[in-house]
Formats: sequence, structure tokens, C-alpha cells
Amino acid sequence: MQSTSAQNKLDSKTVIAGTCAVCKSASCLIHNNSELLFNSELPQSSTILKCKKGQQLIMEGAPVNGLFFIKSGVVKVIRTGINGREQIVRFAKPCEIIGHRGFGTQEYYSIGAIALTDSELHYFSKEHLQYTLLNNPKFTYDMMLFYANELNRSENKVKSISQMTVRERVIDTLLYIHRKFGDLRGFLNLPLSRKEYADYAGTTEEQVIRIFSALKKENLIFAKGRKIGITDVQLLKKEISEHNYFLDT
Amino acid sequence: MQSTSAQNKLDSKTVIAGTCAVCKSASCLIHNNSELLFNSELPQSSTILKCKKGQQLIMEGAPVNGLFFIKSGVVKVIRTGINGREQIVRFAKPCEIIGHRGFGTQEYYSIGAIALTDSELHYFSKEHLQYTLLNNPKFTYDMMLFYANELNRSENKVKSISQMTVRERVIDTLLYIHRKFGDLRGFLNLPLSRKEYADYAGTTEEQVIRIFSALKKENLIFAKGRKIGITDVQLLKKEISEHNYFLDT
DNA sequence: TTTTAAACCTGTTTAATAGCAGGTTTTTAT
DNA sequence: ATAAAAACCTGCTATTAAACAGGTTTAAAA
Repeated sequence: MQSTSAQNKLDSKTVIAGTCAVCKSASCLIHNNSELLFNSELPQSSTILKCKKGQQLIMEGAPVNGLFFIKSGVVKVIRTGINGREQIVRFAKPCEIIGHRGFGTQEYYSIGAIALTDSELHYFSKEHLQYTLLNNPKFTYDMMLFYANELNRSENKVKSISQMTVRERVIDTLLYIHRKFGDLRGFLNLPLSRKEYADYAGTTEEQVIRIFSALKKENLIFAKGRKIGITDVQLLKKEISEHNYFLDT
Repeated sequence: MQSTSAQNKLDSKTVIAGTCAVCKSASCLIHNNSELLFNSELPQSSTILKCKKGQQLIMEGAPVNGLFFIKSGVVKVIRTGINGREQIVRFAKPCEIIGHRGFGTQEYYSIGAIALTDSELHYFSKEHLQYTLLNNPKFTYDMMLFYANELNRSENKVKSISQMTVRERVIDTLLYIHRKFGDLRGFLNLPLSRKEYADYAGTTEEQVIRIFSALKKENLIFAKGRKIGITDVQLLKKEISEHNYFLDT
């Protein structure tokens, strides 16, 4: 079995001070607040942990002891649904937060997280974060806005799942991956299995395969194994544009 | 047509200082922070507005200029979906916040709000709130936790909509209304139309009617017009207990 | 390099649910 | 009190999408 986040924490090198070297984005929560986050007197409050492709870094149902900022890599955030059916809540990339659901209010993680590529994560303990938040209103305010955004995204997803057809949801998922990860030499820059597309779009593998086949016939997409390319983003958008909104940003 | 929130604001009496007289709950955000919220030097920062049953107090798509705390009454929060199909995001009761979606980040309300009963609302301007939040980390922290909770609720709803059957979603809606509004002389203490049940459960009026009929035959519920009573909450819960979670709290 | 497993694909069947049509009852407004 | 408008109800039909079964191809491991 894969090691839990608590185990990972012990394996990793503790970093008491410093900043996030990778990211320099002005919109990055961690970068904007690196002085607060990295210069704590609390011991063991911040560590960097590395995990390999396929490794589970948050176990659904495990006690919440902190949260993660992605330093590098891509992570999928999942929930186990009815009959153990996996549901992908979102895909997360550098500068994003994971494990924030239920922060402060819930004792156990309501989601799991699995690395899709080798990844590095900043880990901050609950205590460290709580202390930092309660003493830095601007940071807390930014976090609040982050949650507000997530809430909007989630509620858009509620709407789309209950009102879009499966085909539309699959197209929407393709556009979401394109927006979020862009493309590399014509193909979407995040290789996913048909099953993963299905788990995000809220349908089955077979449906995704069928819809991909149809989209290929219609020359809206092309595929080489799990590498998927979008022929014309605008054209694909038009397929769902009557509904005028998108799953995610 | 109904008046917009902006118009309501002008109609209402401005209250510069004071506290929320109705609520004394220790878990109420507004009550816990009433000194901060009501003793502002900013003019026009806080008002109380009244609106009648059926009145729309937030128009979907209107500019965000503040948010509301419910002082009394019940409000439904809606989104207009595909083909103008109405979707009920949640039902809100006293002490709850409305209009917080997109606060700070979005220019326009992504939801609408309609009073289901005559209601009174505290209105706080965006500026007032922003100022108060940035100067009171504890309040901001509480708001952040409120958003975190809402996010969890919303993501549970995503899961349930994509994985529960219509029957289960309708039962879940009944339990949600029961949890949130309790019952009065055996009947749920919030009368809703079948259409409203459908809009919340993400289905059609006809399905709700059919499922109510079935549930009546099975003696799980009883109904007198739009007054619905649950025979045995535990028994009803058992119908969805395999799935072990609920839409809302 | 061979074996095994995982991922991918397609046709068919079955179940769930939305939509429509045509009623009745209840509520609301005049 | 009466008319009009909602809301409620039921049967039927059409559609959508899930499940199943049986394949092939691709990727990973021994």
C-alpha cells in the first residue's frame, strides 16, 4: 500500500525558513505570503515532501492535520462515491492548495489526492496555518476569496452535471483540461485515461470512448492513444455555447 | 416587476449602529461580530431591508454591491440554468448569509434570491465588509470557515447528483428540509411546491409527484396538499443510507 | 522478449428518467 | 362568490445513458 501523508511527512526534510523558489506569480497565495508562512517559530510547521507518480498523498477519511500547496507536479483530487465509484473533484497544479476542504471545521479529509506526475508539495500544519491566519488578515482574506472562488466553481459543476448531457460534459472536460494545462505540440498537456475523463465528467469509461469516437469522426478532436488534441477550440466551445458556461476555470 | 436590491436599499431605513436584536446564537457570524459590523463610521454601510413573500432580493447577473444576512424569514437561492430551467442552490434561514458567492472576486451575482416568506435582511456594503474583514482577522477567519463549509456542502451535492437516483435525491431533499426547518404539527415546517422540490433535487415536477405518490403508498410520507409529513425519519434515511451521506446540513 | 495487465473499443440490452398530453384539484385574485 | 391561474396528478412514449459482453490494442513488468 501507499504511505499516508503522516508517513510522508516524517520521511521529508524539514524546512523552517525560506521561500517557495519555484513560483514567482503575483497571484500565488503562497508566494505572496511566503514571509509569514516560512518564518514561523513553530517547529515542524512547514516541510517539503516529494511523492511519485501514482502515489496517494491524502487518504480520504484520514484525520486533517494540515494542508498542502503544490510546488511542482499535477495532482488529482478525488472522492469515493457510491459503490466505490471514483469521482474526480478537480485537477490541481503548482500554486494550488489541496486538503483545504473541511479545514478548521472537519476532523477528517473528505477527499483523497493522488499524484499524476512526480510532485513536490509544501506541507503546513493546521496549527501553523491557524496561527498565521489569525494574525494576518490580508492572508486570511485572500484565503477566504480562494474559497469563494472554489465555491463558485463547485456550484457551476452542480449546474452542469444536472443540466448538461453526457456529451456536453465530456466536451466541457476537454475544454477544462485545455484551459488549465494547455497543449504541447498539438496535444493536451496532461495525459489522462478515458476512465479519468469519465470520473471527472461524471459518466462511464464507455461513454467517454463513444463520445471521443464521435468527436473524432466529426473532426473536432484527434487522438493518438491517450494523447488527445483539440482541432479548433472555438469550434468545440460552440458545441456547448448554447449553455454559455463552463465547468471550471 | 419586482424591485432590485438597489431600490430596496433606498426604500429602507438606514441603521448606523445597533445589534441584531433577533438572534442570540453563539454560532451566528453576525451576532458574534455585531460590534464590528454595526459601529462603522462609513455612512450607508449597513441597512435593514424588508421584503415580501415572492419578492426577488438579488437579481442574477446584477452588480455585486454587498451581501445580506437574514434577520427573519426564509429565502431560496437560485440559478438559472439551461433553457431557463430554475435550479435551487439552497434554502436560507435566519443567521445565514446570501450573496457571498463571488464576493470580492466577481463583479456580478452568480445567483438570484427570492423570499419564500416575508423577510427582513441586514444589508452590508462591499466596502464596509471589506474594511471590517481586513481589520478583524477573527471575523475573516470565521467567514473563511463559513465558505469552507459551503464548499463541502456543494461538493457533496455534486457527488449526490451524479451518483444518486432521482428517488434518492428526492428523499434526500425531504430529509434536508426536515433537518433544516424541522416540522410543525407533523408537517415539514416549510411549504414548498413540487416544482421547488424538483428544482432542488435536480429533476422535474412530474418525477417528484410520482415519487411522492410512491412514498405515500409505502407509508413513508403523508401529504395534505403542499404540506408534507415524514412518517419516520429513520425509516426514510434508511432508503438512502447505503450511500451514507446527505446533500446538506 | 515474452507475458500479463491495463486500457481501449463496439454492439446489444436494459433501466431510468424526461417530456408530453390530458386530466383534476387547490389557490389566488377580482 | 366566482373566475382564472397555478399546482397537482397519471399514463404513455421517447430518449438517454448505464451495464454487460466480448473483443483488440497498448503499455508495463518479469
